[in-house]
Amino acid sequence: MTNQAGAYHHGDLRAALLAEAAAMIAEGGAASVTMRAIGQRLGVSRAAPYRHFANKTALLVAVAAAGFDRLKAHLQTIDAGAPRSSVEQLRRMGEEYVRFALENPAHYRLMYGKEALTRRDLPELREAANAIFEQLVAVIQAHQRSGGIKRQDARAQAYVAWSAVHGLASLWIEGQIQATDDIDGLIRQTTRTVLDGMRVRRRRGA
Amino acid sequence: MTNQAGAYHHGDLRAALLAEAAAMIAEGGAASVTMRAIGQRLGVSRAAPYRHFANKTALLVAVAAAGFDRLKAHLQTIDAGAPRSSVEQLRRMGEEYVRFALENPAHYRLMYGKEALTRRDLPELREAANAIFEQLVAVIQAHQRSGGIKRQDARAQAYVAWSAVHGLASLWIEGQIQATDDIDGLIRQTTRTVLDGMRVRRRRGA
DNA sequence: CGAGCGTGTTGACAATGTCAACATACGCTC
DNA sequence: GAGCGTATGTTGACATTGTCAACACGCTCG
Repeated sequence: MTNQAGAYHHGDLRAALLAEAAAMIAEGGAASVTMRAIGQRLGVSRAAPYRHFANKTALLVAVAAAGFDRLKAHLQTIDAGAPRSSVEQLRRMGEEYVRFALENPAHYRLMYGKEALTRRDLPELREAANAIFEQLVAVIQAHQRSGGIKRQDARAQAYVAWSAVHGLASLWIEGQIQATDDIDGLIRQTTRTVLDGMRVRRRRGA
Repeated sequence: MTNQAGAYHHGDLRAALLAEAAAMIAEGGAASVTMRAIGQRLGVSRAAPYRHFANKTALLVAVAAAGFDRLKAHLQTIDAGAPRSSVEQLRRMGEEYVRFALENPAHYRLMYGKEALTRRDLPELREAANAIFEQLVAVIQAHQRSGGIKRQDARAQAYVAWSAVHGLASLWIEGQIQATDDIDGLIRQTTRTVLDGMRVRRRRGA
């Protein structure tokens, strides 16, 4: 029942499948992942993966869920290492969110593209995404208390912020944003604009 | 060479294919579109579509492009029928954008999900999307002149706005937004927040 | 040592995209 | 109106792929 070092051929096939699938996705997109190919690359037969995942969708869902976990961890490092008082923290989180997506385009696409994963509900995925969302909600609530952000429904505000960064990431990944444009500047402007819209106005409340 | 009324079996198969594919997408998602099924539904053989589209991807791209055209037309009606002076026009455009997406979820997903369409460049699609984008840029520029919106790079601002509405639509379509939430309110809040962030501040410029 | 289960393997099948060879019909020229 | 050529369809065939069933192997437990 090894699981440690000498995984592979015999050993921890399940983990190897996840890793290999992720690698293939990074290389050639989710479409390039075929049960046969993944088996071949790992030196097992085409049906071997079925001992660990009910079907291809299940495998991809697991890979996507792992992506959400990575993203969550990535964001948590920001959450920890920033001045809790300033809204700048929130901005940085948004920035890092987009950066993660741009660095793992195919994986990010898989995480959100239920189309490739049957249009079923996929509670596993929703839950993984939700964990990140709740984290965002918490940060927003903190800034509401400290007075940097309007005191409205924090969940709604979180959806707005999430929409902005997710939308930017998606548009970029799908090639809708001209490559010549300055993506870093665009990321900053996006996070800033949304935060400005969420900020408490000093004079004239709306 | 008919093209008018008595289209079908013989007649305007190309148009029939586009319509049928769109219908199938609306019913069962893009995944449910198969060359054989579409042929069957139209009473032609499986290979018939290949006389009009090089391959399945080409067909889907054409359907997606048609979707962009519909969306553009939809937005133009708003563009025309609103008070040009108020930023409210811009907000309404954003709202209608999201609404279109929510009303045509599978189609919208196809329009932006290049994954389903090979990860090739798809210039046809980019162009179609671009037409809408340029329209948005123009409206933003108009409001910059009238003083409602910060005078910055209008394209960048357009990307920010587009990101927000596209992100919201995507998250909703992919089921990431709890169905219990008030989507209409969320749409309003999203468009408002972003516009607030783009607006000229009366006192204290940032 | 033998039973049993976890893990892999091979064979087979159905669905699908796509091509090649073949059929047909409609428009245009004479 | 006859003949021909191109546009449009049809059928047969094949490769790829997901997936299942039947079978094989090997390690653990008694």
